[in-house]
Amino acid sequence: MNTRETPQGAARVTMIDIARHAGVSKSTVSLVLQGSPLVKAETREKVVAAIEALGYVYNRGAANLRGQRSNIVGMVINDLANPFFAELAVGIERVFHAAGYIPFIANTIENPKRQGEVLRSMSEHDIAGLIICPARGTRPSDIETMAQLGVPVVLAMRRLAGPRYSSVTPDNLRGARRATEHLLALGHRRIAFFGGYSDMIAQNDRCGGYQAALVAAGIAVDPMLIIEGPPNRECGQNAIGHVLDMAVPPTAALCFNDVVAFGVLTGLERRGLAAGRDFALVGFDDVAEARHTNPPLTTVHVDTGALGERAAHQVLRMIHGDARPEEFVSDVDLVVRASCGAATGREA
Amino acid sequence: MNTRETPQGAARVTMIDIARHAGVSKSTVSLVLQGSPLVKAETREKVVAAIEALGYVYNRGAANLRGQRSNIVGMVINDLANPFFAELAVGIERVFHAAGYIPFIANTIENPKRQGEVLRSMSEHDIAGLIICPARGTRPSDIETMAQLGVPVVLAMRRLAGPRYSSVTPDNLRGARRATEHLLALGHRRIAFFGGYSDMIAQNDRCGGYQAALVAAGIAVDPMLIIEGPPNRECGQNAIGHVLDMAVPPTAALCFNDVVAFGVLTGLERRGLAAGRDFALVGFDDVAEARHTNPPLTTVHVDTGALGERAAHQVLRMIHGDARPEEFVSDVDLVVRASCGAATGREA
DNA sequence: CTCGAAAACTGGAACGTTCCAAAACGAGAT
DNA sequence: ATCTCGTTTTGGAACGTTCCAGTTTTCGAG
Repeated sequence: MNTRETPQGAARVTMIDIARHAGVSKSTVSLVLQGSPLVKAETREKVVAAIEALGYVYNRGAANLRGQRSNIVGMVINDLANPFFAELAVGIERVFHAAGYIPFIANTIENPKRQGEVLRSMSEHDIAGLIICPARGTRPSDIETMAQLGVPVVLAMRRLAGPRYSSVTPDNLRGARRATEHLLALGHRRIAFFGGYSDMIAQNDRCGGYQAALVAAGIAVDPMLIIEGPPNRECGQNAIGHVLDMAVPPTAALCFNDVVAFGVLTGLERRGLAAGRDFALVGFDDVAEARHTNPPLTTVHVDTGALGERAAHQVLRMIHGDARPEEFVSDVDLVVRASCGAATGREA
Repeated sequence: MNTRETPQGAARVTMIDIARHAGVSKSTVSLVLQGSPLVKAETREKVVAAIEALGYVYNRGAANLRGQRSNIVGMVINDLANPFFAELAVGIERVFHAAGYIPFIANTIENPKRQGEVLRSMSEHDIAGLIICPARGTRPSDIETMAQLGVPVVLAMRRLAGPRYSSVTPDNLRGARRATEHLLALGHRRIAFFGGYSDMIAQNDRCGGYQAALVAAGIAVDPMLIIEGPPNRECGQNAIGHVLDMAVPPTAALCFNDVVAFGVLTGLERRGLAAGRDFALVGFDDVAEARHTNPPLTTVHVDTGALGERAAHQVLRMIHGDARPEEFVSDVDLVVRASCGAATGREA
């Protein structure tokens, strides 16, 4: 069972071995490893040479046990297969790596039970901080457990009702509002909203922005046009099929995110329809693939990588003792491509 | 500096505290935690109750230190922003989670130096196993260091010259060959190959399959038509621009992967050309987005998630003592969509 | 009852570090 | 030489577990 031995059967080499080999005490070796200025250059060199010679590898588990500090952080993502979250993870990992931290990763696939398991596992490993995109159905108490343990927590992409946690989110409300206004300006009057669930704050914000734009334009919100569902391709495909079968179908839709919009694209295609020509479609997130779809997707651009970096910086700040929570909301832009029909000059 | 204290300032609760509270010895608590059958049901209940009451959280670092076994594994990916590798990571994480292991993640962005850093960091944490998609320029010795330490290693997607390691790869050669044969059957005679570097084994295999098909059809391989570059969008965009400026441009191309093909799509579009109509394009990997591009991408389907799962199972097997390396090659299929022109009935 | 074996429990050493208090060293000052 | 004081170095206790070698308890058989 993975008894830490080299194939040669030699036991792990420890600081004690280094000390012996260099003719100093283990304390001195420790000092050298920590880059302490208390040790004489000459001694340091001897130690470094011994480390080199014996192929020593530092045991952070032991150090952490005694020193009560860890360089492990947790990264809990609700859907890593969604390119949006992958980009987020990349941003997070980038700054953690630069700061000397190493992240655990867990993909909860929107499953609170699974999320609970990984959170427990991570706390057993004494993580120094945590970035989490909470799965749908996460209760604040699930997160609170972590905070109680003294682990700095930053929520990414999804805030949570209840206690004030640090968070990092795009400006969902404004983005959705702008996108909807764009469709309105294009002459659409029956506009649908696809994807997400009303118990997710992000969906609330995006759907709220959509509704606000409608109301501001004097258009009543039609609940029949708000189709909830998981934020994935399938949902988009089902939703478009559903609304097109209505007596008075919508002529446009804003999607909860790009992935849902990709599903809509497929659904339209199946019916021989094309976005931009027969139906105006707008996504949200602007993942890298959005510009390559057929037709290219009009969507709300989110600077995902930067958002991830921001989240990591926030955790780092909290690890270094600054406990103040910070709710960061990043600005967003509508990027107009062909799927909304604007590029083709279509007006109604 | 992250002194593990709750906001209330209470120190961490340990097995000793549980023991005291339950009126047993710490050894008994340990036994309970390990689910040992040696402890009486009644005692077990008392201990469990104490754990519940005091909010104890197990310290795996300490357990690992003494027990010489860890449930941490490493996952080193060369480009997590590529949906293909994200899907791979998802598959890996899925089986590790199910097996009770928790993965570190690192994104090396094809940088061997960075890769070296994360490998060191992971070994300092005493990982039980490692799955790595080696960055370009990885020397076998970089990996060998891990193996020397007794860490089971599985290479994913990219094999390595030298010692026999376990690996998991799609059948690159056959996939590329089939894709090329398809283009040949469509009447193309000047077919380019875009992306990847000849010092990457995966590129060798894919490009090799492409060349084999050409040769079998009695067509000489034109080195001018093999454009190397990083496996990203930019490379595809540059490559297509480059070949279209040739005196006798190719009429088709096989790309090292889908992401390169996405770049080609953009490049064609910029010139007012369309894949499938003006140029036949085939990708490799069949990432989820391939079916939504404009036009949908003909590509070689790889069962990425399953490949990731396989890799994880292999590490698990090795962790459990079976040291035999296994080189797994998964079968692939060409999936014909519109970008190769086959759907439009085009013949030359 | 007593005995012996099986079942249930336990104390202490060990894992590889860090950290503290204190020891050793060295160089000026007396 | 001796004393001081700053610089280096050091031994040993801790960190929270596991595991071993016992020890105590339980219980059925004699």
